[in-house]
Amino acid sequence: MSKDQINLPKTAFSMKANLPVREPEILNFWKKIDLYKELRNSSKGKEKFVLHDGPPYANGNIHMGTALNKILKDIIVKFHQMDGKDSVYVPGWDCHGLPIEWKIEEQYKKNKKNKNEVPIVEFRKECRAFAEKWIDVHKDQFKRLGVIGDWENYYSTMSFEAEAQIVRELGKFLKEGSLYRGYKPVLWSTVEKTALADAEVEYQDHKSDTIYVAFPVKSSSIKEIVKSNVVIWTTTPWTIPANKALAYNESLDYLLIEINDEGDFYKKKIIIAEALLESVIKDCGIKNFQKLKSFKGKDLKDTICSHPFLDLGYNYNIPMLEARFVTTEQGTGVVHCAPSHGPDDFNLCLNHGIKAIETVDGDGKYTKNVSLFEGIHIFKANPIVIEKLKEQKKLLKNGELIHSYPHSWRSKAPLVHRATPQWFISMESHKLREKALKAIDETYFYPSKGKERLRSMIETRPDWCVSRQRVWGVPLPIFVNKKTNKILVDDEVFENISKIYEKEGSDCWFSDNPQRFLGNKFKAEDFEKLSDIVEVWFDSGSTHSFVLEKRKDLKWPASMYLEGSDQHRGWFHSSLLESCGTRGRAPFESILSHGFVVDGKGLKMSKSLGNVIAPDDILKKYGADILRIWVASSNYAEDLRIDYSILDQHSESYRKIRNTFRYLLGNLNDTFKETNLEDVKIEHLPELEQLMLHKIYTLNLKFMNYFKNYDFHNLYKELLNFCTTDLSAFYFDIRKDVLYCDDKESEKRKSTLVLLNLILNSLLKWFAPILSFTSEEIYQLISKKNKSIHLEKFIDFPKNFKNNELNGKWNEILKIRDICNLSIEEKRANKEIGSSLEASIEISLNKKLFDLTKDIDFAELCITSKSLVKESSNDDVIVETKKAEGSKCSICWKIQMRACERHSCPI
RNA sequence: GGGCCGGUAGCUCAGUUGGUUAGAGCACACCCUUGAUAAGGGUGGGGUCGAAAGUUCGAGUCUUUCUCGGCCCA
Repeated sequence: MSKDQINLPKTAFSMKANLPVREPEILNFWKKIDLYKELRNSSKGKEKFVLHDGPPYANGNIHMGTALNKILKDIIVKFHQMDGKDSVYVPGWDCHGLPIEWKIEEQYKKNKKNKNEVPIVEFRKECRAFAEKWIDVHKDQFKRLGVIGDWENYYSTMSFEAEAQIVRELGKFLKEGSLYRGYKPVLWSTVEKTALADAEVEYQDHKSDTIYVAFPVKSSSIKEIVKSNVVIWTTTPWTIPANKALAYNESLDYLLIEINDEGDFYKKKIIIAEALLESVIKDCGIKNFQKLKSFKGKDLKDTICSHPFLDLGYNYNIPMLEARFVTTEQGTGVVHCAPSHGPDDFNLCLNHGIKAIETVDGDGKYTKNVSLFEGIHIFKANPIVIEKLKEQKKLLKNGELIHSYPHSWRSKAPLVHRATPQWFISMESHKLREKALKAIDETYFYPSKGKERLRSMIETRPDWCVSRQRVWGVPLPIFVNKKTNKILVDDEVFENISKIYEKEGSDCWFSDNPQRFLGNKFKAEDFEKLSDIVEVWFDSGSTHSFVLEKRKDLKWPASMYLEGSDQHRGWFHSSLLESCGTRGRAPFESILSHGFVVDGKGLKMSKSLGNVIAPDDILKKYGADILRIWVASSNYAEDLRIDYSILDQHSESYRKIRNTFRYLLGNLNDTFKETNLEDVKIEHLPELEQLMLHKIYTLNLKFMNYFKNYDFHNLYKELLNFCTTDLSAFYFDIRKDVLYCDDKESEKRKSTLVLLNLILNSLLKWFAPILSFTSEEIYQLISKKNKSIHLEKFIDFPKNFKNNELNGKWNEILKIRDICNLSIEEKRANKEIGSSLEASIEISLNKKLFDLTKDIDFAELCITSKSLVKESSNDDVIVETKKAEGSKCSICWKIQMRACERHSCPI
């Protein structure tokens, strides 16, 4: 008996995937056929789906988070493309900002170069080159993941076009009047007369003066504490003249005590936190005192104090404000707040409508805003403040403390927080908050919890500070009139600056004569030109304006923004505000946010834990399609776990899918025949084939539904289960007999081939957005068109594939089949039979089931050599398995008494 | 420290408005097959639903506390 009497599967599609080698070849193919261009050509005029890329920072190699983000984007873009849309993806990069400045400065340090001696324009050129270099690196890394996009015409926030448009956007806020000058504390060196970034700060021990100061209570809802004194402790006495508020913690307990020691505080009442009583009385040397009252911090709400220098002209209210940063670690449980001299103080006061003002100038001297102290240097002010407090009988105690304190890394001088002029976009003046909240309501969120997250942030955020005292960014296009101190707001000037930037970029702001920007209308000598740059969140928040609006191939607003959940505070947030401020609505129709990549135990990846996996490690060991399966099968609404054992599991699933394709290709001998689905004569097909059509139809319904909800992990699971349960373990297994042993002209075999073609085509398309490389590999094998699977569309299955009645019938049949399998397994365990073809089954069914299954061949379904169905009065399905009698046909391997009819049986 | 989100088999995930014995696929074990063969089939084991308390006739599902983890903020 030779094997050429049967039709064994034959295919060039190897079982071994060898993805790390094969995938780059497929990338080359896509490049060769210019897939992105083909995609655009093939979908001209179609409805657009625009997933607008959130720009990653052009710095360093990509990590798992970036890979996840890009793959998820790519999957969605491909889904919409195959769903019949023109799904355009233009990748972008965020280029300005501090991290790149630092990298260049680091290089300077290595080469013993002094940054201050390098012209700003030179420095900026190096930043630009650095960003360009990383864009190239990223580009290759992203392409390797299988991401299809307009890599040739990517966008960047440092392109001349972008820089010009950012100026125009700022101009809109300036013109509207919502962009205003305010003050905000930054770390400042009075020696170098400059602001310092966090990374330029060194912490060293420093000896500070400490003071306990009493603030008289003017009014309060707690009657007993009126006219008593709230006591604060601080290590910066010089900030007392700038005090604007006091902070308490509502969850602490407070005490009102009366001091009985002789001195300034004899018979005076003071308020401190209960937990700090001991340390305060020890520190202040209080010997005799009496506890008068204990109360909750939350009762301090609405308490108003007066300044200790009230009698020296500091005649304003000092409100007590609730703040979580107040702790019982040190001090008194009440913190003095000078919004001009501390970030906590600043934020707390801002949230309560108390704005910071310029209290100290660049040299470290008090300004005219501080009465009594104007012109005095803050580092010489402590003794004066202490003296005056004593004079006012408001000083409980003073001392000294050595503690860790910020110093300049360059001059080693101690730093201070100093309120400097900054530029803010108001949340209220032009109803920006209101507009943004409305825009959130009009946006779809995947998952839905993102909506609340973004909303609560917008509800509570303070005004947006958009200025930075750095050099690598877009310069704020602001001129201030020297005489009137007013900001120059003039459309012609803004447009002039933009036009210049469009041609040559924004470097010229720092080098060219200001007159060039002002044109003929204004005189440069009348104005001071700002040297601040725009904070980078404004850059990326404006991408919608210089990418979506400017490019003809895109649309505004975007169909979707898709980023990690941290971007609720970041890009989602800044884009929303920028767009609502300038255009009155969000630049996106929907937001999809994903969780973070964590290790197999759910811990975040870190070098110290040694649990970091780089995308490149995975690409080398498994290939991009495995990584793409990991993305598709994980629930992105939560954090996504990854480790090698998880990837191993997904590789196993991949092999199952690959072998499903291999079976299809093998039995089709790598020749695919596209069937016109409307022409399929369903009623002529065997019931099993009809059932499979129904299953394909309903699977497609689920598939489309999952896709519409971006529910990929359920979608993938559904596809995988179909391969495993419906195909491999059921349909494929049963139809092997027909495929291998039937004559090629047999109608049944032809029907099976119709189904195999259809299944191959369906699976290929269903899997293509996820398994981008493997689906292409298969497509190239069966298609002679020299095109790509990614140019194909999803199949629209005819409604008549659906057959609920048949499906109901087969659900009953499958239950009987399960019982048959149990019975066969029993005999197998007893070693009475091995292969199921050695079995002959006898099934007893009640009348209902008997009638239902009259035309069903259970031997075929259970892959036995013989089956007999009897009608029984018992409602239970009873199956008896016996050893099949007869001899084995060398062709179909069935054991029978008589020769097979369908082929020249050797029996 | 605060806000938000989450914890269901070894893994990835289902689990409707509370309602039978908590499901699927993979992995695992055993068996079969050797005509999908570094494949394929069958059967099976495996869960205190993060912990505790409460509401209820009944809790994976609702409430509270705790715990572990993640993001954001400080």
